[in-house]
Amino acid sequence: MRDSTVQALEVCSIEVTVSLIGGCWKLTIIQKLLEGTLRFGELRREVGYVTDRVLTRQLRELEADGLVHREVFPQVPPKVEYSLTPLGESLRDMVAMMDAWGQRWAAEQGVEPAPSVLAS
Amino acid sequence: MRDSTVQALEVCSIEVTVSLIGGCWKLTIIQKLLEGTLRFGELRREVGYVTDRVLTRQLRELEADGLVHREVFPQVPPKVEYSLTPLGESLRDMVAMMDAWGQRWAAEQGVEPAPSVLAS
DNA sequence: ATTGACACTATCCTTACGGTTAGTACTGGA
DNA sequence: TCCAGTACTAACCGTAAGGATAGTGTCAAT
Repeated sequence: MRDSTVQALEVCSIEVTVSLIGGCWKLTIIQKLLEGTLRFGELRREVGYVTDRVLTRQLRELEADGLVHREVFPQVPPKVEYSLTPLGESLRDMVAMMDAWGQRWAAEQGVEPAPSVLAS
Repeated sequence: MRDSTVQALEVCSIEVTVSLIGGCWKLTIIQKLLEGTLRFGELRREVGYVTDRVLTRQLRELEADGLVHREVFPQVPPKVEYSLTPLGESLRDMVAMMDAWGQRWAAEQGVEPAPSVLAS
C-alpha cells in the first residue's frame, strides 16, 4: 500500500478515496475502462496526452489497489488487456457524479467546459 | 485559476473536479463545513494534523474556486468565519459517496477502516 | 535491410505541493 | 509583566509525482 493511502487511513475514508483515485489520469483511465476492456495502446490513444511511462505507472497502481485487472497474453507481439475489477466498476456512479459536477463548476465560473467523457 | 485546473479543462470534467477537490485536506475541510460554519481555529482543531499555513492555503484555494465563503469580522482579536457556498454545498452527495467507497475499499482490502467522518 | 507495432523499462529532470519554523498585531487574563 | 489566543504571513525545505527521452526484444510488413 502506498504511503499516501496509509496516511489517509489515519484521517478519514474520504482521504483514502482521494489517495486511490486522485492521481493524474486515474479517473480518466477508469472512465475509459468503464466502457469495456482495452489494450495498453488503445488506452493510451483514448486518454490522450499521457506518456507511456506515466500510463504504465498509473495502471500498476490501480492494479495494486485492486481496481484494475491486468491480463497478459503470452504471445508476440505482446498483448495486454486491462479491465475493471468489481471494485473498479463500483466507481461508475462516482465517475458520473464527478463528471457532472465538473461541468457545473465550469458553467458557474463561465468557463468553457471540458469535454464530457460520458457524451463521447 | 490554478494551472492544474486549466490543464484539466483541456482533458475532461472529471479531471477538473479532481483538480478542485483533490488537494490534501480539502475534502475533509468541506466535510466539516457541511455541518456548519466554523471559525479558523475551530476548523484547525476539527481537521486534526494540519498546520496553520497549509490550512490557510487550502481555504484560500477553495475560496478562489468558489466553494467556500470567507467572512472577516473587523474586530480584535480577529474573527473569521468559513462556510460553504451553494457550489460547495452541492458536494454533499459526493462526499458521502466517497466516504462510503473509501470504507468499502478498506473492507475489501481487509484493512482497518479509517474513521468515518459521517459517523462522528 | 529498415521500419513500425507492441508493451513496456530505465534514467533523468523539474515543478508543485505539503510541511516546518518563525514572526506579526492586538487584547484579555493570570 | 508575561503569556496565551486570534488569524494569519513570510521564508524556506524536501519529496514525490508527473513528464521527457531513449532503449528493449520480437515479429510482420515494406
